Amino acid sequence: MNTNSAQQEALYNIAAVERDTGLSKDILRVWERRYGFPKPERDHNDERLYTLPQMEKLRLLRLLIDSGHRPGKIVNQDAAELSQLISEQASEKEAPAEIAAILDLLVRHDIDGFRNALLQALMKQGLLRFVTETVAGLNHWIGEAWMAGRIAVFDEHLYSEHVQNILRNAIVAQPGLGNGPRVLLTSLPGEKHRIGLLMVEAVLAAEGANCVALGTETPIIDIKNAVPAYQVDVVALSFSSAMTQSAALAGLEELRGLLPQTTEVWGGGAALSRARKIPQGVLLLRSFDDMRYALERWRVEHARS
Amino acid sequence: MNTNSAQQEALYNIAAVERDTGLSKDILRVWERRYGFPKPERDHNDERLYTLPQMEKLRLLRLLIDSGHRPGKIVNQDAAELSQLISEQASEKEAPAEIAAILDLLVRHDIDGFRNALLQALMKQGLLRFVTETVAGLNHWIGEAWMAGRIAVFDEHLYSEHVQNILRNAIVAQPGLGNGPRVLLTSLPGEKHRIGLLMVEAVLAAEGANCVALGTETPIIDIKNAVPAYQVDVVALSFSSAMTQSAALAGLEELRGLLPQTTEVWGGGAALSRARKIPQGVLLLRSFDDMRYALERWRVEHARS
DNA sequence: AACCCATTTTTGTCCAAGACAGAATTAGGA
DNA sequence: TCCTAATTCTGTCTTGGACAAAAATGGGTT
Repeated sequence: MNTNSAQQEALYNIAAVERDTGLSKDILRVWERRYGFPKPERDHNDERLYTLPQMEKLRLLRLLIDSGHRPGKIVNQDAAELSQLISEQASEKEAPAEIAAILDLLVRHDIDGFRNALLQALMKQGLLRFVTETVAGLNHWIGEAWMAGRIAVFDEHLYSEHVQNILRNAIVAQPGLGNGPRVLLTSLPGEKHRIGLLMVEAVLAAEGANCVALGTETPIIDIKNAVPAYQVDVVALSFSSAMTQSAALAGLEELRGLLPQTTEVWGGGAALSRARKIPQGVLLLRSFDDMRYALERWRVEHARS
Repeated sequence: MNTNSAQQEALYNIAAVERDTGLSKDILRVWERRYGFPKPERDHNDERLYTLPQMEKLRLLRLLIDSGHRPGKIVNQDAAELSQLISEQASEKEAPAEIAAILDLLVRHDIDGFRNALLQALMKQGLLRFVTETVAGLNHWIGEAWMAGRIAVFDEHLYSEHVQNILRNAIVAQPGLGNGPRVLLTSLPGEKHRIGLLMVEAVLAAEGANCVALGTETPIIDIKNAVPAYQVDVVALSFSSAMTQSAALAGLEELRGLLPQTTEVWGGGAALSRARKIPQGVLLLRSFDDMRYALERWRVEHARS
């Protein structure tokens, strides 16, 4: 790591920037060539050294591009203008009171209070509503709070850990009905978002499906091998906005080609929310309700046996 | 994705190979240049198209390199010779009976049986012994079984998920004593091994420490920012063998420099097990017992208040 | 205006071949 | 046997060019 802590002024090499911004080295280099930004310093060996402000601006750019802006039009705007654009994006609305209250505990670093608030919400709402309302809402509003600079990276880490604890706990406690399909649940390499996966698992468990969770980033070939081993009826994949739509569709298509026709393939998540052409034989789930309908349909179709 | 499903013969572009083997595009290209393998086909636009056997061999290579072999010496051996090397790696010993029994359930894909066996071990041994004996043993023997080809990638994924579920559940259920230090627990970017982190958290919880877990891969600057926010006494970092010793030591030293002297820094894990020179002001924990002594020492030193 | 198709622009990914620093190995000496 | 110095190995970074897929634009037609 190229950090110059003596001067309090950190410099990051291209690999660190790729890791922290999610923009590939190729993109960083080609933007520099085409648009003149980011124009990093160079070390004695002519290798790029990015400054912290450049990284911060790159993060803003990533955010805006993910939500529809074109790189060429915004790369050369300064940080203030970008923040302006982001705040235009950010909904004017305030978070609902229940969400705002929980968020406030997180911002204040009141760990126990935060955990208890989550647990109370779970008790009050039940697993299904807790996931689709409270957790989904928190995910969204934490994103907004992050954009506004009101939440730190470590707060997000803490949030992620506690939600994992609570969801895993609740999933295990769910009674297995046993009349649903056996669903293999995972994500493809590159997709690290665990909360989304756990939310899906919670909903599936609450609806009586029999879940086989493999965590994140299972290579496609290993998913294929797992299907006969665990005698799976459905393979469900989750894609967050961290993954591009084309990568998600390509992965789904490849997997579909490897699996027997009797195994269903379901895909969902932010990366697919705007997808139009879905590979044949893949079921696109745009919402948790879609998933519940898909489960219901599966039950009806397999009721004869 | 470049899949030619009509001929049953799939071809993968370089991005797909990077994703599925974990070998970067740069590595794939430079191996081809230097060693002549892998020498993929080319599409109409001269872009690389790898075959499935090439991918499989690349995976074997990755395995061997991760466990100490040098690329230049093994890249040009054929798949049979590589498998031979892999089986030589595996130790001759058998796993202890308790471990072997649990492992057998995993190999047979008996998910419920596997889970129940873990739970029973936890009940019988208590959290502390469960972690230091059963989980530590399973980690080791699953590694061996994987090298011997007796366990698949997806089995490991499933193992990881279930152990996470059980440990997180048990940690939460642990009564908070409140007379121990507040310990911030995480790993540095690049270190993804979650089980090790949870094992540490379990032991800390069982010994009455007050744990603030941030999950894996927290950037150093964010660890520094979290220390005052959560009023932490100790920062504990976990390093698996996936990380090099030098990277681990460099990270510890950088962090030590950023934190106030009143905050202790502890480090442990496989990457540090052979370390000699430890950065000043960092406590090296070579075992779980070391950690318990460190906790005890902290309690004594802070008993006056 | 709303819809559809063709053309143009934008944008991400891939390529080659060279360079170099840090890690790993070997050689040499105490 | 241990430690240090020289050498080899290996991963990552470099440039500038190329191209295809995606997105935007232009121009008709309904």
